Amino acid sequence: MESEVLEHPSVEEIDLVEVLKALSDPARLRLLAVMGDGDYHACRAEVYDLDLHKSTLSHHFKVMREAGVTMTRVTGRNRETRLRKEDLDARFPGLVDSLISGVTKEQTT
Amino acid sequence: MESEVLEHPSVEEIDLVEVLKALSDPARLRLLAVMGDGDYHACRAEVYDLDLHKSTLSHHFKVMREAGVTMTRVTGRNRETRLRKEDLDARFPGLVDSLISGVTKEQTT
DNA sequence: AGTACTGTTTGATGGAAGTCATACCGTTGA
DNA sequence: TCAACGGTATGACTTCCATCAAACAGTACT
Repeated sequence: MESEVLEHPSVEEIDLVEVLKALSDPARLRLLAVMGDGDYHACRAEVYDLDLHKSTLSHHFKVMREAGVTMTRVTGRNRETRLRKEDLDARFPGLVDSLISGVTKEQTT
Repeated sequence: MESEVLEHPSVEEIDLVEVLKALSDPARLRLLAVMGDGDYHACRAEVYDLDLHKSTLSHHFKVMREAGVTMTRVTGRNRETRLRKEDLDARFPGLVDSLISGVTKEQTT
């Protein structure tokens, strides 16, 4: 089973404004909360407990990926996404951790 | 000289999405960078090295204030704004520090 | 009183963004 | 081969937002 990787910005290209813009949305903040464990997750709405059209969800994943927040790999007809925690930590130390703890506190996942 | 204080959200009312939305803008991230010292700053464009119309700047300050990011007091015909660092730290520990160090790194203030 | 000053409010405008629906594409598996 | 599946791309719609300009409001100072 081959695993292909999509286009992602490099660590240096990750821009703070774009990261914040990507995360300043309830749905995408929810994605962050679930992906906080660093593992890969399927891109289905149930995984994130979101009631959104699949094209809308696809849009959100694209925004997250292009901002450098997430990494998506393609396996067959499935896609899996995980948080780029190490890269974000390298670029903005402490940011992701504080966001995750903040969002989980609010959402009481 | 009297000092009046405007309406601000309480600590509990500070919402993460609103905070991130407030900060996901280059101009307002610039405001954060300057206000990072926690002191009061006049609301003039030169202070922040921003080339924006005064009404635009006023708008940005309003967004920041209503999101709970900043505190503004009125003294005579002047306004001074400072970061609500303690409140933000209490609500989202570590967030402000990581943002400030991130933005100063990018902007090389 | 009147003028200068600081900043807000309102309105207009152009652009960006979230959502959905539909059509489409590559993969899987019967 | 072909239908089902997972997900994307495009288009439409609506709302939101950053910006400026002009008018306004309160304060300070002469």
